[in-house]
Amino acid sequence: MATRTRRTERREEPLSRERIVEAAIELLDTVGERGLTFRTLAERLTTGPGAIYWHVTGKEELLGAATDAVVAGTMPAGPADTTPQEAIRVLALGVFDAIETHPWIGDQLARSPGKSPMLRVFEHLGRQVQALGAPPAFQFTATSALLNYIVGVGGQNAADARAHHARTPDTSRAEFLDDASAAWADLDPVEYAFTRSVAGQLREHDDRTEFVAGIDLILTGITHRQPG
Amino acid sequence: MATRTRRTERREEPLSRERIVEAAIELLDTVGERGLTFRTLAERLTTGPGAIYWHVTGKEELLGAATDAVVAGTMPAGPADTTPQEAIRVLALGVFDAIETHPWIGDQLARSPGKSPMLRVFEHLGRQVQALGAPPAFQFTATSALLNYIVGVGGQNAADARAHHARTPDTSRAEFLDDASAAWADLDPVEYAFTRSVAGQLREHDDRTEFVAGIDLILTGITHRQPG
DNA sequence: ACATCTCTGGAATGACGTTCCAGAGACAGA
DNA sequence: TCTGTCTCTGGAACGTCATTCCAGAGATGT
Repeated sequence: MATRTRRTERREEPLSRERIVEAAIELLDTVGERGLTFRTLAERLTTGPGAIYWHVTGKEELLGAATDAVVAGTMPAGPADTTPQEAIRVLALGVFDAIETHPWIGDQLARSPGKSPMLRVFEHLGRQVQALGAPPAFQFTATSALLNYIVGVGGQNAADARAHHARTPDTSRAEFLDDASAAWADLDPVEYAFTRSVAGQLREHDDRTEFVAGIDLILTGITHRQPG
Repeated sequence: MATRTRRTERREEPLSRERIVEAAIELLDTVGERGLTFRTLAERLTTGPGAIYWHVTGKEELLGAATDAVVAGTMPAGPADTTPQEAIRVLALGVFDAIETHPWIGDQLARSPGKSPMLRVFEHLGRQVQALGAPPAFQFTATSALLNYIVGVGGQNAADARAHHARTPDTSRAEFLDDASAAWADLDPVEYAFTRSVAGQLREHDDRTEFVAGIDLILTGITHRQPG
């Protein structure tokens, strides 16, 4: 009598695109983008590299899927019950915070235009720009400006996090800013007059506050827009 | 092997950091970031990979030096004789155009904050923001916003160029936009209502004009800033 | 029972960044 | 002129990575 019904499946938990993406996100968060290799990923999933390629076409797609999964989680479900301005701030901060917890999506967003994650953010931003009363012919421009600013900051923050982590894993953010500020203050007085003059503000600034200030700048730009 | 004539130097043109950076820029421009390898670079310079490492610490520094060389070339020499607004537009367009001719610096700028190229742009932008009459406590924020927007667009454009070049080397930019626009128009009517509504604007928009519009948005934001 | 399809995972492949090292040419001091 | 030292060279080697190959295990349909 052969055993007809196997209690277990082929594997306790069969490989799947979702499980792979999930494991990839975990690796990216813990060891960074450089730490994600098909070898370590295979090890973590107790399989071989070849098996992963059955579910995923390559590393690029894997990174894209991981980014999409994270970004999708930060988008609001229903319509906002606040002012468009506030909704845009919340939206932008959602992306900002997501990049802070997962620095690698900063790079990813900055280098994958037109892809699903960017479209999600674009759509949600656009709706609020519409709600803001921007004329239709201007909505594309305004939304793009917001999005470009957001991914710009995201890319810089991601790079900052990478540098911070790589060079000085122990030092606090305050020390990091102190060093950067000191470096600015040491620049050539003639060639870098302005940069030196704001070195103090670099030391005291808060990334998040600064980020929102930039958003607000664009928002007032949108509402006070000169005809032309 | 007979001794050759020794009228020349050790090499006709000895290796030097500058020659290496120059060759790297050439390779980056012709074959893209993925085409720049120490092997091809060594071949182009008729030497071995090892020799390059005597002048340059690694690939990261090489890319940084190449970016710096290009960006430095786009910065204005003396003070501008126009309005600050116009000077900022010129400055931003300089970077924008540089990225269009050398797409790889888009990526590079987006991922190397605090480095020399970014500082250069920051300094020049800041001076004009100062000239704009922005209060000192606000200059850092305003300049950062401009810079972040610029690198955001830069990163997107670089990625676009990469995708455009990789997938459809033959199609024109117009066709490329047509395809993208059609893709937007095909999106889910409920989930992507806004994006669909601006699909037409995507087709007709001009990157450069759109970019300046974003700059102007931030500029009016700076000048019309709400106290707070 | 057999054939076929889906999925697996270990072994190979080829390219890359980087390091190593034996030594060629330049140069200073004898 | 000889000799040792220093700068710079470039070919070979190393280790790692993404990706491909492939032999076959388990399931499924006939």
